[in-house]
Order: sequence, then C-alpha cells, then structure tokens
Amino acid sequence: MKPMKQVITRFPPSPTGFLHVGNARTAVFNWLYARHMQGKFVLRIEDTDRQRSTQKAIDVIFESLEWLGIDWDEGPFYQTQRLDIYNEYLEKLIQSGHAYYCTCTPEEIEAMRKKAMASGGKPRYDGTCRDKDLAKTENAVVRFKAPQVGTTVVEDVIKGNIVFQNDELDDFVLVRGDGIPTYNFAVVIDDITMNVNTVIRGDDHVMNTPKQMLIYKAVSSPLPVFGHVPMVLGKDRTRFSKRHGAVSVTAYRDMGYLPDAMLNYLVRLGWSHGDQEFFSRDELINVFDIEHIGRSAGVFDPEKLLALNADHIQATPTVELFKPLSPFLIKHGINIEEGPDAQSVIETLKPRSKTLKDMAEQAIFYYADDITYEEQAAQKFLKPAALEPMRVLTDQLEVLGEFTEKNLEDAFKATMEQTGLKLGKIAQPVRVALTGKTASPGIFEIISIIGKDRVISRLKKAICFIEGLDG
RNA sequence: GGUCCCAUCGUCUAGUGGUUAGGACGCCGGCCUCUCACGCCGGUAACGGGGGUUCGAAUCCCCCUGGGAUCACCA
Repeated sequence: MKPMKQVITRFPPSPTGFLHVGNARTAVFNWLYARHMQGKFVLRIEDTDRQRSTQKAIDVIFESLEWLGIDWDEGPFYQTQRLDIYNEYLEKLIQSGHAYYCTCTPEEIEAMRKKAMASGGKPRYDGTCRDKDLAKTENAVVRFKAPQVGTTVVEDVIKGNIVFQNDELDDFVLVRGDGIPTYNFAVVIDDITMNVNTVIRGDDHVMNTPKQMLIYKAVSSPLPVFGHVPMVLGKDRTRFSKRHGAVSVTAYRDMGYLPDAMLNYLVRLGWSHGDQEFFSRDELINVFDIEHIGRSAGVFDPEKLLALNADHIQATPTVELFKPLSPFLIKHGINIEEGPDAQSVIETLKPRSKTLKDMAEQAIFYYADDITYEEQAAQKFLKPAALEPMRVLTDQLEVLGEFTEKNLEDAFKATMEQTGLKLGKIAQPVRVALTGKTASPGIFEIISIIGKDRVISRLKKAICFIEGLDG
C-alpha cells in the first residue's frame, strides 16, 4: 500500500497593513484542511515589497492569527531572508535557457505598451531582449522565457479545469533590477522548497497560476494541488473593504466577538455542510473538506456574524467567558474578581448578549456603587405610586434571611398581598431602582446576585428620589 | 477592451433529472412572561432571460444579460 503524502498547506500574507477578514478566511481554509488531513500548515511572510512591508503589520498578523486560534507548524518564514535560495533557482533557469536578462528600461516598456495598445494589440513585453543572451548588468531584470504556443490548464480543485492559451502570457519579470524576486517567482520557489503541495488561495490569483505552473515546469518540480476560493464581497457586491464596515480581524476582536464565532462565520461563508450553521472548532476540523467549498463569491453579512456570535456566547461554558470578557469590563472600571459572583452575573447575561462588549455594558449595574436612572425609566416608574410597594418590599427584604429565589418570591408575594398590586406593578419600579433601566435579567435573579445590603440601599435611594420629586 | 470565473429567497446556503425547492440571518405575527432577551410556533421571500436535450429540468448543453477577478520591476 502506497502511503498517502502528507498534506502541507500554507498561508502567505504580505505585511502591508491589517489582516483582512477575507485573507483570514483563506488562512482558515488552509489551516482547517491541514488539521483535518493531519498535515502541516506553514506561515510565510511575503515581504518582498520593501516599500510597503512593516514590522507593525507583521505583528498584527501574528496577533490576528493567534486570536483566531490558528497555529502553524512551520515558519514564520520571511522571503527577504531567502534571497540566496531564489538566486540558486534563478541560476538554473538562466543556465537552462528558461530565463534571460533584460535591459529594457521601465520607460521603454511603457512605450511598447502604448504602441501595442494603439495598434489594437495587447500591452505586453515585446521580447526585445528575449534572444539577445545578455549578460548580467547593473539594473537588468530577469525575465521568464514563456512559451508562445500551446495551452496551460489549471486543474483547480474548486473551479475545475481552466484553460489558458500560452500566447496570452508574456515574458514576465522574475527578478527585479534590485535583485529582489517578484511575487510569482518567490511563491513558486518557496512552495517548492517548503514542500507545500496544496495551495488554497483567493480567486484573484487565478490569472497568476499558469505563469507559476510554467515555472514549476521549468525547474522540473511537481505541481501542487491548486484551489481558488471566491472573493468576499461587501453589501454592494464589490470587494469587501472599509467602505462596507470593519474589515480587520482585530477590529472584530475589539468589538467583542468570540474567535470561535468568527471562525465559524468565515468558514460558513463559502463552504457548507448540509444545513448545519453552528460549528465548534473541533467539529470544523472533523468535517471540513475542499469539496464543499462553493464556487461563487459571497457577501459578508455582519448581521449574521452577530447572530452567530450570540449563539457562540450562549454555547460557551461560563467560566471560559471570564478571560475574554475581562478587558471589556475593565474599560468600565470593573474588576471581574471583585463584587458580585461573576459566574452568576454572566449566566444571567449570556442569553441577552450579542457581543462581549454588549455583555460588559449590561453588567455595569451589578458592580456600580451608584445607580443612575435613565430619564425615561425614572419618569415612568419612579413616581409616587411606586412609593408604597417599594417601602413594603424594603421592609420585607430587611427581615428576610437568605436571599434565595424561594425567599424572594415569598417577599414579593407578601408585598403583593399587602398592596393589592400585581407583580408587574412592583417589579418594574424595583428594577429601575436596582438597575436604572427598564430592561434587565429576572428580578429575583438580580436581587440575589446584587445582595441584600446593596439592594436595600438602592431601594432606599429610589424612595428618597421619589420623595424628592414632591418636595 | 482582452483573458478568466460566477449566477437558488434581501444575505449565507442545501439541492447533483422527478422535492409542496429545505435550512440559517433579517423582517412580520403569536406563545411564554416581572421587563428585556432566550426559547418555541407560524409567516414573508428565490431557481436572471431565451433557446435546446429529455417523458420530465434549479440540476445537462448553447446564447444573452448581469456581477466579479485580472491584465506591474504589488502581492
């Protein structure tokens, strides 16, 4: 039995800014596939564009990947540190006649483009230096001697076969005048030397693929499996960008999204597993496959991501929420270690929170020393009519022993009997007194969590507030 | 413009010749109820158009239309 070759995928971002969610999605696909196949996932930083690459951007890539829970088995590799390797292959290509030096200046290239366009032709390199067999000189670039006849067919595992006429390709540049390889050359050599055999990348690379295949062929290396995933679009069906809203992975982290929700959403945008919408991380690793990646572009829908995030918040064990929630609480001056029992607090907020940020905001009243009443709420409920039930309830609570659900219910029942009011009439003013708002978790829940002393002091404060209205 | 890709509810999608075209988000009702959520029940809404092939097409073929990608010494 022939052993299956181990799958090796990769993610090669260029560090020129933040990590775009669209890019993150292809990282996720590659990572999931490697994990699913028990293969390897390599990270490579494509920093050959020296003008635009920054260390800051590199850090953001690590930060984003780590937050998403995407780990790599090899790398990070940096292309700028691999120049010797590219040179080695370049020599081979020149020796074997697959590449040649070209001394045409950018101005000359531009001129030939214009000329070609004017005569209705294609804007491509005209092959001036193709057969001159020039030696290396200062500022000379190296071009690939592309075949001018025949076809190159990309066997795409997602899109199927794509046929390209070789005469559509021109002698593209492999190495720039400054000795830095261009993208198409560097990727191929990297993928070959890193043993990458499965290349899943964005749709926008389809046109590069035949060029790259030609290089593989020229250096006699076996081709990897190619799969091009469709783009992520914005609401107006153009490439998803800032105009459409938040696009960086870290932005979603900062808005209080859970990494698992992000992962789930990103995968589900362009891949499916029957009718299933919700996936845990492990589940994804188990069932992910390339076969079910769709062929058409998808619109990024923040609403659905939000809904999915709410689902993941609910599905996450409460204790696992402490850590990710904490930074959001701190922004409101709340330390999760102090005050009411965090476990209970979060439990009451889970079904009501779409994001962690949202949850933190709703948690404020549990910890606050002073409750400020929302104007509308106070106006509607903290009025003289609420005075009696609040006083009666306060008395009831003061003599109450333990604040259990049962005890509290009894206290409210007694209050209802004494005042002849229904629960709703009593609970709403109390809710405003305790939270400042008209909406909150269940009244018994919050009373027991906030605790006797604080509850009574808040009730008394509210009573004073109402009395103050008269005088 | 050349080349290439794509096309099921508003959005993400299931569907691989015979289904009342399913699910999810959103939206709209209802139930639950101490408020708000959650949950549950129900509803709204799609095969871009035209030709074929076939007893029968969302599914296969062609054309049109529409969208997208790409045409660098960027990646």
